[in-house]
Amino acid sequence: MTMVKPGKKTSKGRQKIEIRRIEDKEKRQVTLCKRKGGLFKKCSELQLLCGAHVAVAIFSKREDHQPQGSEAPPAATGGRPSRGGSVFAMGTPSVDHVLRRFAPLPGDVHVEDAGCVAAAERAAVEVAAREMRETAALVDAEKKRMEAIGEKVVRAAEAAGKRFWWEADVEALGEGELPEFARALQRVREIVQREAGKRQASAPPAAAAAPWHP
Amino acid sequence: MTMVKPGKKTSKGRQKIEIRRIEDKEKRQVTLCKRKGGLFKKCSELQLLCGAHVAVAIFSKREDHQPQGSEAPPAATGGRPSRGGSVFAMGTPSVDHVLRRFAPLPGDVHVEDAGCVAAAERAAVEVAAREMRETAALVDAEKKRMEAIGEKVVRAAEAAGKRFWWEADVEALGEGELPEFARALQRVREIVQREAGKRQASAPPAAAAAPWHP
DNA sequence: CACCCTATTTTTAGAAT
DNA sequence: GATTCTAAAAATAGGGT
Repeated sequence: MTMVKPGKKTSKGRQKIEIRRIEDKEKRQVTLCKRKGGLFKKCSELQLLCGAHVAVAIFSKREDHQPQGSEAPPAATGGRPSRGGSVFAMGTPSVDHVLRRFAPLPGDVHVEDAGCVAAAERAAVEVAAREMRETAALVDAEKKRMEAIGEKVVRAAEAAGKRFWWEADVEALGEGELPEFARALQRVREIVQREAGKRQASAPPAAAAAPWHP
Repeated sequence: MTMVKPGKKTSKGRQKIEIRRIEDKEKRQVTLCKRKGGLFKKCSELQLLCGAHVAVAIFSKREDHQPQGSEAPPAATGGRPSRGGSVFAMGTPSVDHVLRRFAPLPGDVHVEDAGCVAAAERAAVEVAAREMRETAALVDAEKKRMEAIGEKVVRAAEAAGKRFWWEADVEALGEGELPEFARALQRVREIVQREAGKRQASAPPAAAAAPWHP
């Protein structure tokens, strides 16, 4: 145990950092993870506080772990998708995020944060959570499923042979790509619905569409 | 000047608030404005730090605050847009945000933060900033134009007669709506491009497409 | 209405688990 | 890799201009 001396504080506290690419891959991953959570939280808060509709999508492109520095390979189209380290989110917050939020706490569901989720989605999540409480393995399966879905979206977008629409920014972006992405999203939704339906069929409703109240 | 006594602190500081709908309409608007900015900043930071692709869209629908529960009025198409409190964002961060970021500092451009913007967009912004340095009135005009664009998007989406795609969430969402929204976005982009082109025609390139490097 | 100001609340970098 | 802990950095509620 490389423990610090009792009584001695264990941290240097938050350090100031420059807002530029974090070269250390590991650190970068940790930061992404942390800030992603923070971002989702902000979004849900914004929706709750102001009643605004918020949508976020974060895609962490799978990059070949090069020691550091240049990122030569522009072989986007030709590159094999393999396992794109994709983070995917939609709604407020994302289904994935909600699931992850519920997964670690089997019995105790923090309803306070669930209010931001659409009723239907919340119902699905609660049902899922209920099952999770009984079968831990199921949690893992569900996670994997979500990851797979996210990857599928990325693959679909790549299949369009172009960058994602927001990436194109001011460049000329054909109208063709977006519908493509739309279809991918639609597919995701269908899958989610189907899964939710399966669960719902075998498990009790569990506060299906009750409006959230404090 | 209802100024406080010299030496006396002027603020109670940040107060803790519950994350629930802010009933006071005015306060709600202020909060939306503030947090929107914060959210955009977070997004751009996430992109810069972790190289992730982030897209956000915030829509504050102009709503008659109904007590609660049902949302009957489907009179979206019939409803007069007037000044729909529309917030619109795309890319990382939004064009509007970028403009607002540059506007207040005419001469001094913080390039460190500009790195997150796509090269082309950045070019447009820089050109705009250059003009701003000379004509303050132009800044105001540009802002107004951006607002108009945002409103136009909302109007277009409303014209589709449906909710926005992320709003539908788990509900059945036809594939028709999304392309509709796509078109709206496309239109926005075209407008932005056109405006940028106009400026570019009358002003020097200013680091047009140079890839950003630290 | 968009910014300033400031006291607090939140978020989170770093290190360890 | 995700999570926890600590303390410093950021964000921001309230109020003013």
